[in-house]
Amino acid sequence: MDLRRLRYFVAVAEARSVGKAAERLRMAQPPLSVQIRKLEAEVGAPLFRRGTRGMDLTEAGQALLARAGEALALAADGIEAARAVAAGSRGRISVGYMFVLANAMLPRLIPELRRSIPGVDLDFVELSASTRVARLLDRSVTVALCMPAIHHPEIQVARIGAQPFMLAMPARSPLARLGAVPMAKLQGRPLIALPRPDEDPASSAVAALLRRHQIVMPIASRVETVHSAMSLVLAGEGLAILPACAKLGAPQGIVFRPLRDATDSIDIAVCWRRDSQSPLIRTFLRCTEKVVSRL
Amino acid sequence: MDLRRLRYFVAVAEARSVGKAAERLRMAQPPLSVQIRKLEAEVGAPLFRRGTRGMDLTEAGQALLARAGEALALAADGIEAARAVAAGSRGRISVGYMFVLANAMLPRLIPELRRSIPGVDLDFVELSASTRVARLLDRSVTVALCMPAIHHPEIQVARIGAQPFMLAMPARSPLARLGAVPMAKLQGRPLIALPRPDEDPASSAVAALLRRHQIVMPIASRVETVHSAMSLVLAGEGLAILPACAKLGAPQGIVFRPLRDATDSIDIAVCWRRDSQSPLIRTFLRCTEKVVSRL
DNA sequence: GCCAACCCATACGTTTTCGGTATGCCAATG
DNA sequence: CATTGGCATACCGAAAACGTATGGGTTGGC
Repeated sequence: MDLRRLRYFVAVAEARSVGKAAERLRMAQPPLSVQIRKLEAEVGAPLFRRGTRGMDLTEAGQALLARAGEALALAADGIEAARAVAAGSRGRISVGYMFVLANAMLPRLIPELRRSIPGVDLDFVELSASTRVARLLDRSVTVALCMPAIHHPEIQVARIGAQPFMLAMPARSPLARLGAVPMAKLQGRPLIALPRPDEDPASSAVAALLRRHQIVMPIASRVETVHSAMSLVLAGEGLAILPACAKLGAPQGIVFRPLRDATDSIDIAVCWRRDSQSPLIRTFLRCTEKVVSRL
Repeated sequence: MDLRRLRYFVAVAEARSVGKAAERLRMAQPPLSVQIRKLEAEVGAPLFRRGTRGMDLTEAGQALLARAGEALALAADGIEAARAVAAGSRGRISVGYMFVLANAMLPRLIPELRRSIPGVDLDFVELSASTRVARLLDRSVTVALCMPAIHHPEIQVARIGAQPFMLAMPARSPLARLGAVPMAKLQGRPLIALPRPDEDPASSAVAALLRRHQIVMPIASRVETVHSAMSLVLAGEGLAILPACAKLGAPQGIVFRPLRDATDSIDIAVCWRRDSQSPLIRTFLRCTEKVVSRL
């Protein structure tokens, strides 16, 4: 059963004539006649009544025509859909993001994406620091919004911005009276830290900052997420050194202050599989850059 | 865009491997590989990611796969539907009937048909004597239940039974006291006649009956339908000579009596276009014969 | 009533396309 | 480093499709 035969069949049925259909199909009449007879042989029954003034569908032919038209349309639509997906005007993009960035970026990024790629399904999933590489590699997310960037041979990175570190503390803390906190004031104070540097690069950036200023902060707790860190800060367990954008998700009672003398910052990056050829990634990148530039 | 290519594509996508798919398709691996690449060239984008451990659909490939499967199923279903219609296990049969026969036959015929051809849509249309030939010729009805039969070179007839003529009269008529009415008693009485013999053969059968017995009945009215004839009989306008089965549709107050000495009868027939090759006609014929035999 | 026109079917040669076999290339594996 | 597994390429024979030429049946006009 060949799609060409079905196309010919539909043409003949619509033209009610082999000759007319052949003309419209830009082919000679005899081969078309042959193809129709072959289709009838395949079905095992006549599909047309041959009259002296053309051809007319039999009941069996009418039954076939209904389905054949749909099948042709579906096949054509399938090809078209594949082209559209390849061109980036349709499809799905699954965006992984880290929780810290959610409040700062998503409210602006989502409408921007919907405007740029209206035919594309968007899918947002929160990523933990420990699984984001795996989620990219197994393609369960197309791109990841990371802070800091991922380093992996299979993963490509585009830096789209940076965030300075700030000090998070309870509002009632004496340090909160200062406009900016000198690094020296941190000496000896308890620190709420993120996971070990070998698991989370953000942590090692903080460690490097402290080391360079020769500050030692005893680690009061290690927590998984920025969220948890802020809860412990609020409880008075210690201070946290976090990217500035974490402020947007902070609960009441937490204040953020810049660190004087500390120019360190942490990169915001878009990461994706090197072999992912989705054209949507480029568009996604443009959108994130636009959003970050107005942060 | 060829249906074979889509079938190959689906096979490869499901097997996630050209080699495995080729095995299942009972063909060699290289030509299958070629067909896949041709499909990709047609789409203009890769449909698979080639890994060292097989093939994996790209997003564009996934978009195509969804439609391709449906298109294949629809095409196969179309062929199957055409076969079923040709075999008479599916389809539609449009049955024309004359009103006189409706009460006598349809209540038994319809359930019989539904049992015999459960997958077939039934469609019943009442035919007037004047249009039934045209309705058969333009195929707006597949078969017609006629009384009497149609004579036309394009139309085939199967006689399935006959109905004796009976006399219809008001219940209060003196003739109603007789068990059977001798023909002689009709002499000179007013007759409610059906359309002129050149338009309705039933009428000419009645005329022949009267002529043979040398009875003259003045025509009180000519009416189009048996229904109307009985109304006028009830109103006392005259008598009517009708097929026995008309009794079943008669209103209260009309009685039917056999005509003594009159062995005339009128045929009940199934009629259809000679070139109509629907296998349902044969089944329909069997059902009507069964019903008529128990009339 | 014959001839022309119309339309579908058949025949045959040519061309395109498809499938099979042999083989190459690449990566992963031991 | 050799072997294995898997896809891609090259080439050849076979099958299918297309075009041209032609036949046959019916309609409609002169």
